[in-house]
Amino acid sequence: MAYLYSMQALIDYLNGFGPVSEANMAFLIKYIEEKTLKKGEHLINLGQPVNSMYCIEEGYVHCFALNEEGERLTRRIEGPISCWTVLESFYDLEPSPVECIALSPVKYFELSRAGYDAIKAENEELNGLISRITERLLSNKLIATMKFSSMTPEERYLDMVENQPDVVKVAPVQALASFMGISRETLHRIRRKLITS
Amino acid sequence: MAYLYSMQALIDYLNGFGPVSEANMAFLIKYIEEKTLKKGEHLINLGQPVNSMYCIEEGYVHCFALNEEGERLTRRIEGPISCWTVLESFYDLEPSPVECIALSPVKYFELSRAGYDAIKAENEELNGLISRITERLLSNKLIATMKFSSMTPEERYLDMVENQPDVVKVAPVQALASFMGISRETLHRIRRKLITS
DNA sequence: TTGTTAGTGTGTCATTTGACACAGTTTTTC
DNA sequence: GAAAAACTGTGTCAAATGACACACTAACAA
Repeated sequence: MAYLYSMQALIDYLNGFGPVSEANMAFLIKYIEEKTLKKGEHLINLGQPVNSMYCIEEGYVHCFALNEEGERLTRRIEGPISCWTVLESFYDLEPSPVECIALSPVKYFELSRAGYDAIKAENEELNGLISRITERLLSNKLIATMKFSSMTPEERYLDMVENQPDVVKVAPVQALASFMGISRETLHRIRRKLITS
Repeated sequence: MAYLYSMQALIDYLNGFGPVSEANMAFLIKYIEEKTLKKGEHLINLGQPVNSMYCIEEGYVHCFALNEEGERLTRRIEGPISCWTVLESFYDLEPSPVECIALSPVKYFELSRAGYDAIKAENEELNGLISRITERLLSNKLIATMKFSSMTPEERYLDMVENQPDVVKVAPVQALASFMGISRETLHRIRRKLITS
């Protein structure tokens, strides 16, 4: 079966989680929509429930909460290609504590909760696939987060340069610093030190 | 069906994740062993693969990695009653990067990987239960970890006093400080400040 | 274009934190 | 029960960090 080139990238990504029959993959794909955002547009609005999972195909989005002073606390900066959602909202049907804005023109895939449930209910193979994907993504994120939290700011920066060089390049300094849990001045000091040394 | 009083606590805990027939619960229970540790004994040894999930029934265990200087970096302090394992090792069949020692006499439940797989394979209801438990525990831990990492040391301490008062009481100061990502001196300063103010 | 806004680079200074030192206490071991 | 080991409380000091200030640049809208 032939798909859009872009859809093929998603299929390859999903196949990486284990074998799926062509028929099942075709069933799954039916529930996935391809959408776009212009720079600055919202993917997720603060206070609204998040009823979808997302997979960025092109471009980057910035997810952040706001503290009492209205400053942006970066939760994630997402680019190609990984599935994610706002856990607290998706699992508990709660209003989203974060908003999410396109940092650049974005193409993305969206799977609604209805689609997610339909795929899980369709048959054993698809249910297993969804479970494996969910568990794998959650555990990877958890392992990465715990590792991250045990590192110094400089180690965190070097880790990001190593593992997410594109994010380091495209993200605004303020957003990147907030994501790393430090002030933008400290991020600047780290960069200065690494350049001169 | 009647179980040991202690086993009943586990059953109640598992039932909290959704409805399970008595027959299925009985099937599940068959794979769970109840074991004990004396204070100071290892539950998990460094470098050995972790092939079980655990659920502490009584007492506390201390899980930690060692840094280059041989200092203990606390990963978790577990008490009653929640399921957990060493993710990196259990999912990827890798040697455990952490060891785990009883802080006090411990009673715990153990589910081997073979049992875990057998339960998932038995039928739809049990497979769904295991998936729900896994996803719920992973996402809760992830949400807690991300929340934790965005807090100041003092906020982290107050959060622990609020949500895990027993852990704050029983854990050695060094282990607790390491878990919070600060030095034991800083933890001491926080406590002193909170007492006097 | 021009003005406005948001974002960035960089210096100073106060605060927080970690590293170290050492005495006192508790726990373990023989 | 005595010695050893591990842990805890607390002080000093240096290093790291955040807060603030301000000039400079880039992005955007009228």
